[in-house]
Amino acid sequence: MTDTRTKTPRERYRAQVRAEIKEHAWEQIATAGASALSLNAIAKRMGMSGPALYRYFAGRDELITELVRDAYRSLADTFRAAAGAGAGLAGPAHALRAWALDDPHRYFLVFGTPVPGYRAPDDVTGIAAETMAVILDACAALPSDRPTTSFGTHIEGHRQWADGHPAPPAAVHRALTVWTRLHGVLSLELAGHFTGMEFDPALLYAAELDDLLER
Amino acid sequence: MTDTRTKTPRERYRAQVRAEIKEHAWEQIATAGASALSLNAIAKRMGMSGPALYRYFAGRDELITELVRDAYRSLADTFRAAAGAGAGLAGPAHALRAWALDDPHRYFLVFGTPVPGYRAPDDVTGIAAETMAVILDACAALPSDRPTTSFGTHIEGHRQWADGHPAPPAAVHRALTVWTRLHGVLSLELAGHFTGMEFDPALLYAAELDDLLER
DNA sequence: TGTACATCAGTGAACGCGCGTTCACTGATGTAC
DNA sequence: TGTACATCAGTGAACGCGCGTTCACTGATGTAC
Repeated sequence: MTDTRTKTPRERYRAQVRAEIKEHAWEQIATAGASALSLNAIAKRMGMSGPALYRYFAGRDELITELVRDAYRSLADTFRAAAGAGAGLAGPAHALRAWALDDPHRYFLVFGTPVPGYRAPDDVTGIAAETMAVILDACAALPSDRPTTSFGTHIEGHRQWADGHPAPPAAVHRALTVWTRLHGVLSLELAGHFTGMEFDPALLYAAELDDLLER
Repeated sequence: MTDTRTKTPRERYRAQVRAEIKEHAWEQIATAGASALSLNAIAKRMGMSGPALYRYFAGRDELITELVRDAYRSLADTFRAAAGAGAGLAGPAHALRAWALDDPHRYFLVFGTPVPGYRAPDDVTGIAAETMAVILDACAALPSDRPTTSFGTHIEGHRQWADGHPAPPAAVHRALTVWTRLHGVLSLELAGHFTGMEFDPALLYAAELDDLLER
């Protein structure tokens, strides 16, 4: 958190109202999804007029970008904290599920259907890389005597994006697999595709994690 | 396909215009996503007035429902055909990827972020069950000497949704895993989360499939 | 401490837009005798 | 084969709505001397 004591009262007030706007935006997203996000509706709920919000955000797009950034930031922080707790890969994995269940719409804002025409700014992809780095670290730390897979040899020649990480190809492959498998369970669960089936999605998630930890 | 010769010319015309409306709807979805689907815009592109569409659909919701139904139907047919070709689980798996890449927005309409407030009609969930049945069949046909997993024992008591299928618990578990893992790779790929990484998503998909077929 | 000025949050009116949907209607197509 | 009628596709006007965004403005808060 930035030091608020170095800010003038006006700056502090600005930051506070900005935060309040974002909170209302999240509430609205949680209710009606990201595509229904409306500046006027937020303003009305805050007891302000619509144009007032333009003092705080250049427009709707900037607000959404800010929300996406915050979501990624929140995930990266959660990941880092979970990894620091020392439970290996299981830590971030369980943290991911908790983070997703805590606010499904936030999860979908990041990992769901892409908004047509919207491109995330560059710094956001940087934060995304942070989360990947946490998984990579955890995978590199796992003991592994599996032979390098055929995808592993492919990734060896296409891993500039993971440069700076000393992870061997098998670990890079495993990191990608962690990501896709956990996301696969989570996104289908959150989208309601398991409703009507009586099993517990948490156990399916746990089973996938076990399989990933095996060996 | 239904026999068009039993229809009157008027009925044939109706069916044709309905189909044309849907085609334009798909084009619009492919361009701007499902949330941007607009009856007026479709009508304009067809050279008709907006209200004319109400001769063919009760409203926007009915049109979307129809599109969702068609998408599921198309997937189920694709699956069944692929399964009939006799390549085992690999058939439907590759068919799924081809189907998804063929029209990513159709894939997201079915498996993407749920539209808030929208609930698919019952017959659609029935078609979804058809696709699951294809996977179940393929998994049951796989030779398996794996011990029943702990999730397998859990699913044994929660598999009413898969009743009518003689698949053993391990096969049911595997079927769910097939679904979540393939979806995990596909949805991240289609949402653009692999852009910037240079590896070939097709190979990652193939690696996941290999892992599922192993044993 | 008091005064003059600059900064800035917030308002209300307005613009132009596209949306879904209804309604009364015209005109063409099909049907029955 | 011709005429009277019913069906139905499609139109244009209208309703009410909410959206993002701009603009000129008021009034309060902070700053400089």
